[in-house]
Amino acid sequence: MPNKKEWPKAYDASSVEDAMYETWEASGFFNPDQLPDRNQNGEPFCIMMPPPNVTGVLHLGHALEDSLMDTMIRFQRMRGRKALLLPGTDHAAIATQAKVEKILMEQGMKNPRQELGREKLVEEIRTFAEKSKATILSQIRKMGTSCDWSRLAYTFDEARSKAVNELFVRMYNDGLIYRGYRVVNWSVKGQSTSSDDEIVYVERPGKLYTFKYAKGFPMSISTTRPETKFGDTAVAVHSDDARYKEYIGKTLEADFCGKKLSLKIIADEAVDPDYGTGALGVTPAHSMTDADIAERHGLPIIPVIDERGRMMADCGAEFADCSVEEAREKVIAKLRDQGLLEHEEEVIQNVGTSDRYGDVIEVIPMTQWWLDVNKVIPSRGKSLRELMREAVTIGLDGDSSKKTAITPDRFTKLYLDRVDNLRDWCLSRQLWWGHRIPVWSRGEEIYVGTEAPEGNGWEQDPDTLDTWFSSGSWCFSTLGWPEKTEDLKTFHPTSWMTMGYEILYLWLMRMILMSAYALEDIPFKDAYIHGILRDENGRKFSKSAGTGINPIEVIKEYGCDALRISLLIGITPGNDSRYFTEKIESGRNFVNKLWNISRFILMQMEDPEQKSTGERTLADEWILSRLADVSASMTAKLEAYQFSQAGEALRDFTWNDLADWYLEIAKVEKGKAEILQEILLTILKLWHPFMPFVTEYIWKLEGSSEENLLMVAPWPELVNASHGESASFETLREIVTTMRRLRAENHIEPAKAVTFAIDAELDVEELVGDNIAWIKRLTNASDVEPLETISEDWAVTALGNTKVGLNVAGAIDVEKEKAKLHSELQELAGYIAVTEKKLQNADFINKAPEQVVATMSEKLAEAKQKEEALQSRSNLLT
RNA sequence: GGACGCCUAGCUCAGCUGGUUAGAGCAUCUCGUUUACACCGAGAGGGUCGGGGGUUCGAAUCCCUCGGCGUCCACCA
Repeated sequence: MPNKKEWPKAYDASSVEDAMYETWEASGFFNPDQLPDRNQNGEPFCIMMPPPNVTGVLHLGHALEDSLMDTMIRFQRMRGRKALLLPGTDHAAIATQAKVEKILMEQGMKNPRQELGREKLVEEIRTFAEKSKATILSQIRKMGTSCDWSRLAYTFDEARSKAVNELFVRMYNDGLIYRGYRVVNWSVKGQSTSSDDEIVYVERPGKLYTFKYAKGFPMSISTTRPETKFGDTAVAVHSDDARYKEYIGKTLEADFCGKKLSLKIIADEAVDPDYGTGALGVTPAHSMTDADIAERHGLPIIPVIDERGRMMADCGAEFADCSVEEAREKVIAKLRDQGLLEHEEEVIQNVGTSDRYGDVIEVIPMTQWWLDVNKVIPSRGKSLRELMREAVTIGLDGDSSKKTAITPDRFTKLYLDRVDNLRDWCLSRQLWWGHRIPVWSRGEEIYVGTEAPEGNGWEQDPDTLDTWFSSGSWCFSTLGWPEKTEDLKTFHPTSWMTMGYEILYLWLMRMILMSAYALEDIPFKDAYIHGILRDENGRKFSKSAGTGINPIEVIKEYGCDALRISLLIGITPGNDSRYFTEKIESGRNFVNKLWNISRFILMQMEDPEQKSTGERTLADEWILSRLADVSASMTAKLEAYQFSQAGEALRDFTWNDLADWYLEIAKVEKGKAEILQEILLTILKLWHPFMPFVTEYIWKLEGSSEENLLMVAPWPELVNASHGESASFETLREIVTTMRRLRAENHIEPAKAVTFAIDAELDVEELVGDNIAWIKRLTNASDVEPLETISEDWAVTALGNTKVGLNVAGAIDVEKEKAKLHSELQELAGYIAVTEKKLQNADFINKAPEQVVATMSEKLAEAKQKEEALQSRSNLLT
């Protein structure tokens, strides 16, 4: 333990943090089962860490999320909860495979899948993932995250794989999972399906062509994808459209660029009669909306584009094997030659692209595994969609204790809109990095089970599951499901979850779906949605643009606490925030301020003069009452997830009230060792969730509770025992500020001792009393006397009904003083006029609450007194 | 096309269910090395709360409308 006076003047985070984290970890308190009895007996509180993808390293967005989670879990731990923050990572199937394939191709490989084969490529990916995972886990430690490493999970580890298989099998047995031939989003480059949520729409110029399928065809159609028209099986029109009414129900034949089409004319409300020709060529195989129409009308699906993104043979020799772009040009040329092309128009179209592989998504029909969101679950009597709805509205099965609250609430509506528009979920991916689908086949036989079947000749489905299938089960697979574990009983549903709004659809919905299905419960009681952390220009941080920032670099320079506090202060739920170096600096400055406050207090405690007398001064009563208020408001704000407001309130107290006022007073009044210690210990506790390292370190140096770490110290529950002393103190504080202002305005150097005076009409003696010593010190006054006469020797101002004077001994600039008084008086007059008018308004008097009227009357009286004081001063100067 | 968010001091943002003369941090200006801290202290300036209407005794806050910025969804083919 260093001598307190030898503490460095500036806090050096880098020499503290790593060792401190080791101390915490060694204490076992990260593990709820090893917490002190107080917590063991407390109510469980559990947060599942959103598992970062093992595709790279953590960025500042993760740092924000970690700060939120850790602040919450430390707060709850100190409050005596049996607190668990469970860490983990996500194998991120498609993202990781795409990333590794990209790296391999950059290294010169043409087709990694072909060249390496399944086993070797998976091995490459695993190596990459493990390396990335190790980096991520060390970053999480650097952030000070107090998570239970003994429960570390990975979406692709054995236990989680078991849960995934179990879920699949149960859903299959319930008839929710089926194999079906339907249109999917297909990435040609990735050679895999993609979920609706992983498509990024990009605006790009395209052409809208209007033409007839063939000569003599009764109607024209418009499309940006003429090459797909080989697959048309119908023309849809609106039922009210007079132009086409006579054709509805008929089937027309057409020779489209050499291929015979049989087109049924159907009426569908989805068709907008005012768009284009009002007739829509329906291509069930290569358009999502057309597939929906086709399903409604029982139309056949005729694919014309294959998995390589090339035209199929039955489009004719001329087109077979062409890429879609080539085919498009050829079709248009042909239509033009035949005089069928009527119109070309430049349009901006929204094209879906794969967010992982980057290529344009083709819609093609394939046989895949699907999760039915509409089918009634036999044992539940309702569908997954209904359960997803209930979970955020009335609670599952109407049980309000099984309801997830989303903060801020507006995201509930977005969620529900999406639930209503949900399609069946395509589960299978033609990737190798991921959970293999637990289905085996042998000839015509099919076996679905958690383990491979007995016997020879069985072959497992080569496809893997969508990565969100495993992350959807995160909240319970991490607790040991499907085993009926103690953890599951204790911690599920989890208490709180945080995530960015960008994965609301991807993840939150699926977690709710999975928990509702597997456990008949919600995954968490509260979801706190945070915004995206952007760069200083409001742009997204981007790794490819090189604007990404590694939190470790920031921590190295400023310390983890500085990073945490600056990420948390200034944010509001669901809204984006910006990252500025200035914010981190001001965080660092505050950490240092706290360090020096502590250093000062500890020095004072060694000072014999500070030995407690047992008596309390006005300042003591004030600061203790403020401390109680602030600690209560911290509790309330953290309970309401108002991280920023909690931090700001405590910072105001620490810096303004404590450091700038009370500690300065303590230099004069003395006898404060006990109170100073109480305050220090309390603010260390209150700050700990936000700034765990520096607070724990000071706690240790302070040394009064050596047997316990601050991280498990009880959260302050203070009661404000003041009897209105605070108001008197606030008055004195304002008087001191006013005195300082007079000094500054009159350009009297701080070093020069002066005489101040306070309005004699007040009982100055009673007000000031014993406080005279610190008032003199804080204003550097040699004397404070009653203000008897306002002679020209005095610069005077008024504070409410109190006049405050500074003896400038004739050195007053009369003209300047008059000008200043004049402007002050003018401002006052305006206020008085407005307020008087309000108070004369009968409606106001009658309708406004008494309290409001009373306050306003008081304010008016004060303003009038102030006006009088200033006026008399002004008169004197004339 | 639909939905949502934002527009408050030079900058970044707080301001909950309407009620003191609208706040903070940073920046700016003036002064200051008083031994906890210059990663500091004292003081000051700075806003008709995007425009316009309305409701109300009272609106940054509620309603309508217009404008700008942003995001998500749907894709009219």
